[in-house]
Amino acid sequence: MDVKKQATIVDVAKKAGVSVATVSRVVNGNYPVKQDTKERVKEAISSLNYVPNVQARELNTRKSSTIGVVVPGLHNMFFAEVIDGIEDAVRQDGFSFLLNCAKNDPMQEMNAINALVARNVSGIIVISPNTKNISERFYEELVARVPLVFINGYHRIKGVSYVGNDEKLGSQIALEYLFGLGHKDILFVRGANSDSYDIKEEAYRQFMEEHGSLREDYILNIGEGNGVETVDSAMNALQGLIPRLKPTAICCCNDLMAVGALNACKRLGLSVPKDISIMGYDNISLSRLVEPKITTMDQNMFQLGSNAAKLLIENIHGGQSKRIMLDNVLIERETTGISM
Amino acid sequence: MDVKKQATIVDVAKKAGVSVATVSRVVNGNYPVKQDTKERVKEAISSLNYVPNVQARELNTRKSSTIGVVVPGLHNMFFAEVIDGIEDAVRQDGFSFLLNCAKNDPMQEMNAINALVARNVSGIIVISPNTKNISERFYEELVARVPLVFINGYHRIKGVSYVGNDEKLGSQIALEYLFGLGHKDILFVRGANSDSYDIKEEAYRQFMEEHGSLREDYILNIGEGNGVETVDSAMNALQGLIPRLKPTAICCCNDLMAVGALNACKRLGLSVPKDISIMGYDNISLSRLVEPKITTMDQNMFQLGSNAAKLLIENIHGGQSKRIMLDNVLIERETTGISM
DNA sequence: CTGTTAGCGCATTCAC
DNA sequence: GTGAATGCGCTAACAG
Repeated sequence: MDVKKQATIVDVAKKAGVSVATVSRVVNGNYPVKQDTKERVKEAISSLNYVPNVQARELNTRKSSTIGVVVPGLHNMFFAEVIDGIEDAVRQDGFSFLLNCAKNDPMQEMNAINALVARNVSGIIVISPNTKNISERFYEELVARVPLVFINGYHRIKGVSYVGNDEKLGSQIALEYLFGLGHKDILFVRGANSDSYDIKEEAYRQFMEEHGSLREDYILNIGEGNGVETVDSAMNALQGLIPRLKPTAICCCNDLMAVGALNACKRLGLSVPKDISIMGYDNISLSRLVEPKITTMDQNMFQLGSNAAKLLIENIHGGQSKRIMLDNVLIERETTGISM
Repeated sequence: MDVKKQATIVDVAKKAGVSVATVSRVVNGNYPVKQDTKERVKEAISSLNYVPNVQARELNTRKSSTIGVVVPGLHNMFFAEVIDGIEDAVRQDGFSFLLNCAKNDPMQEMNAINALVARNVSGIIVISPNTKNISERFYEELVARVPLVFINGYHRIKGVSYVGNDEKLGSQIALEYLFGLGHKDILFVRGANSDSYDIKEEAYRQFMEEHGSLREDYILNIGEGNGVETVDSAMNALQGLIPRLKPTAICCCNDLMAVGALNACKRLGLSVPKDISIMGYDNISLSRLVEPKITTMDQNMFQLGSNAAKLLIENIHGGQSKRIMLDNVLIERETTGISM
């Protein structure tokens, strides 16, 4: 674990023939230093290849410019895109971030968070599809010592900030769009174990009920919905279901499921969108890589990440906790069409 | 940037009525402590919610348990999967990692690396598709102060470790496989600006030459090859080229291009693999999400990442630098078939 | 077994 | 403008 010997501020001071305080001043540029000595110091710095030790600095300023990010994993491009957004915002403010994967395991999530606290991060962003699995107590104590931002979390803990999507509204928009196209027999595909699916199902039920088209057997739960295997499990389930139920449209809780639906249709010899329409949710890059490209609701994951980061930094600087709700917009592409 | 006040080792010592040294001992478990006092200390720790300050600890042990990872970005699932592998290995050894995206910009890459050094990371993993853009001097000086591992880098700097794939051999295997299927008119699709493509093209040329089938116009360079837009640019280029050249197979430098080829074929009304075979490279998850699933060469990106991390940790512990070459294996799926 | 003490590298008073 | 001295939280000798 040893790091090779590096020049310290003392070495620089010695070489430049000044005190460490002066070196510190030119490095931080927060106090006046005579032009002449400033240059001598700078010379010494570059000749010694001196890099200030951030740990030491942060130790005695009791500040930290690194934040922690906890995600379930990266296999799913959803999280990767969110992280991209975080990275972007974070860097603009001179912060760095430690990334931890919790593998959808509450235990590991808590461990990761504790490790982050020990590392003295000045804030933490958590993306956890099912935050209900961890006691609120844990988070309450946590937020008492370090600012916390949840992305797409569904509980309410005081002091914790949230960035999320209005998935209920988004679902309604999707459904209205499908209805406007003449679809009445709309299959609903969801996964298990994420609050997000519950919200969407509720929106679906409500909407279909209002339009007198709710049928229990049109609601399909395919289990785990966040991995690459989701595509195949959606496909398999749908391959049997579609011929039996003959829906004119399929409304999926995410794009992975939509791709599965698309593949099922291909195998069944159904033409999309001529014979059947498919609607996704999220707008992960996959949705525009398949052929035909999937119509979906854009969650703008990059925004999700960058908003969370900005919010966290605001909190770190003493800002109030708050919640940001992003609106999802419909991205009309090639998998939806008028119902025959 | 302020972090909320936390209990320090002094608070714990006071509360437990012992010295800080004793607290340190029970925390680290490296020296014997009487069972009785140990418990008193532990009680104090949990009642104060004490978490040892890693920065302080690492400052005076001159060790660091965080490493730095620099990638071009995460949009491409390739990097996401590699990072997954890194995360896994790194955590097993109790390390954490700071992630930085360099956005394919050498300037940003150097900045990111400097920030990492300042943070006192004990090692750095760099994934950079075209490391030639940064002067070797930079890396030479870098590796003199902190262990360095390159993933899929193509230069040779002494002291730097490498983990890479035998892409030359992999390409040969792919080509041989296609040849074995009876294909002689094999289009080669590559991108710009990455050493990887050069290696593969060389393998292609050599192989085709040996088999008397090399045609200059069968080599297609579609430009940027690492973003999601790659799929469309490959598709567009191929849509015009395929009818003119009438290849029986397309060998792509990565799966993104292969998906583009697949989409082009769909638009041209060509059936894959009946009319034309398509071969990818990398085995990113996308390759098995599309329909039909793409035959490809597995780079095993997870392995790439975890090997790099293990190697880095070995180096950190004083091990020699070395290079690891992973073999790529053929994953036969649904886009390749016998040539008519 | 346990307490005391001296730094780790740096920023920051307070004098000069 | 600049230097000397103090302490951030912790570990590692060194004594007892």
